[in-house]
Amino acid sequence: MKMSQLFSKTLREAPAGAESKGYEFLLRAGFIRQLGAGIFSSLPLGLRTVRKIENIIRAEIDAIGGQEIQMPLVNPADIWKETGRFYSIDKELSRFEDRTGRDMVLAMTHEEAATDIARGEIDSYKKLPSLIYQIQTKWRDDPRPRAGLIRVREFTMKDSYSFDKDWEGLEKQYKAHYEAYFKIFGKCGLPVIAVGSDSGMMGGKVAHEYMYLSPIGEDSIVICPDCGLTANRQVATFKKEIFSEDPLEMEEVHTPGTKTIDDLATFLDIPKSKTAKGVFMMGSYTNDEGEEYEELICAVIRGDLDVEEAKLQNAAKANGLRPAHEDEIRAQGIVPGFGSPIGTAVKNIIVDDSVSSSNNLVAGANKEEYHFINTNFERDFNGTVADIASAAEGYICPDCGTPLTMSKGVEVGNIFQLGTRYSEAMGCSFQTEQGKRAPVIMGSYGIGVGRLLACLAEETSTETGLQLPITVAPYQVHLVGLVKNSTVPEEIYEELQRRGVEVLFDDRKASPGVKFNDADLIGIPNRITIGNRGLKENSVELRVLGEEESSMVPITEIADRIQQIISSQISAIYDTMVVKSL
RNA sequence: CGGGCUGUAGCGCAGGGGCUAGCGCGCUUGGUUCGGGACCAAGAAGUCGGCGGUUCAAAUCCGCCCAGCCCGACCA
Repeated sequence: MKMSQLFSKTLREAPAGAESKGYEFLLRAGFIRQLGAGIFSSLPLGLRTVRKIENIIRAEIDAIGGQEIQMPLVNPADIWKETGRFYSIDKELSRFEDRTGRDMVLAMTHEEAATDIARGEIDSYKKLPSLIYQIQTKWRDDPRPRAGLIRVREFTMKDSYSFDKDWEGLEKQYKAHYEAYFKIFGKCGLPVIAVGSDSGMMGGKVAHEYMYLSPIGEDSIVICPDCGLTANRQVATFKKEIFSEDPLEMEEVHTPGTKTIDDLATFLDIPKSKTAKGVFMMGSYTNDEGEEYEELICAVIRGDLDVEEAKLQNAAKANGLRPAHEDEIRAQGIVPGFGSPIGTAVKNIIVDDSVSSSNNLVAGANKEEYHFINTNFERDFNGTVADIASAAEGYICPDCGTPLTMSKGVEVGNIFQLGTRYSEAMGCSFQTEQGKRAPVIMGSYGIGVGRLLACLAEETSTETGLQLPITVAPYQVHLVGLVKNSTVPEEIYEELQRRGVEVLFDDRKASPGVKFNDADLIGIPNRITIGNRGLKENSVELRVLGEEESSMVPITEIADRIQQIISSQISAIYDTMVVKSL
């Protein structure tokens, strides 16, 4: 590609609002342009990179038996009604009516569409296992897009769907993805870790997320520095100290001005772990008619811990949670600040196991300025016991007892064992060897392509610009021509192209400074500079980005040299790739 | 959805009731320069986010709306 013909231009200054380095350079180098909040166009350089990422993904998913298909972005709402997600997912799922008034949705993921295809195509165990995937646009109307390409509304995603006749089969496909994902991220040059995760709106049991650890991330990751346990904070467990003792008689005590646990503990001169706090949320639910309703949830947790909302939502089997308003709390006979489930009308009570395994805790008396001391689970109040506590820095690893550390991460991929959640809801079954019908066992596996690019830009950028790895960089060589009245640059360009090397040739009539700065900004891994100095000795300058020194190479050897370098750069990435297995 | 900020040329910004709306970069033409964002000269380019109001007069004041960014709620 000749830069004089390149569609995009580089920007000297960062557009307003480009907060992170990676995002700024993607804009300035002309990879992407913004069209609206969370909506981006890919320009030629950006699209070339995206295509390379996609092809790496294709190769690895093909290698584990995937067959590429394409499903539509617009789905009839019917299939989303079949699984109930039409009702349970909030405004993030965009709905509209077609001209005849039929409900339609813009697909934010494709479990429904994939299951619909599968129920048509898979009729026998002989067709299983099978794996389909696509690389396609998704629309999720995120309430708050931000951080450039990290959190967008329209994005490209690779999503695969596995179908099996039994759980062993699912397990196998799941493991295959687990490894394939490490290869994909490894070949792209992005360091990631796999963490145990919440299955969220996907349903299902086992799930992992692939996290790029970075301060720009919005997910909190719990890491055990000793045994290597990793988990999203949404599901991370930890060892809770247990304080059990003989139950004592419950008593009401006057506790003026103690609306918070800190105040209460100070006032009574007890540790926070001797208190139980009530956290009140409104959970949204769907009834059998598909109508939404809300119900107050009272979460009870020991005063020294905090509630993890994702865990609470799962334990309460709610579609969503929001903090309850004061009047909603009072309507159940609870007094905010002095609240607990004791003596109230609340039915939906979730009790953290820290509370059920402790005794004689101080809890709200639902009366202004009063608390009960010596409250005990089961004797004084009841509820569903679950782990709803949020892990934090320094908490104890449940596996090895080491203090945990926390890190921020960006989720670039995820894998879910769905089981029969969709196949049962949509009647996707097959005939077994015994001649019976059984629901297909499913898995779903996603990678955010644009987000992966954004993370790569973040990870590899230098002070002066991008520096994407050779495997995904838009071009392999940047040829900078500084000489006039010489056919050498054009000849080298043509020779490299003839050999299949991907070259960006700066043939513009611009000053050397402009060309070098643009080359730095775009950051193609190898740079050949043709200047008068070298030309006198029939050589050109070769610079490999990331290396200190550049070298002079005879014109006759440059094509061979560059091909060697490119292949060694690719093998260096492949060789250092860390692939983990489940 | 709550709070804050911003919308003026392609990009970054200044201007803040009155006369022809400016600056830097970028862009066009001509010339010089030619290994780290060169210089000279001449140009092109604006519904001042939109609608309405106040006024003799609005980019400027007022109201409503829209869009984008940041923080939070939210989120695969």
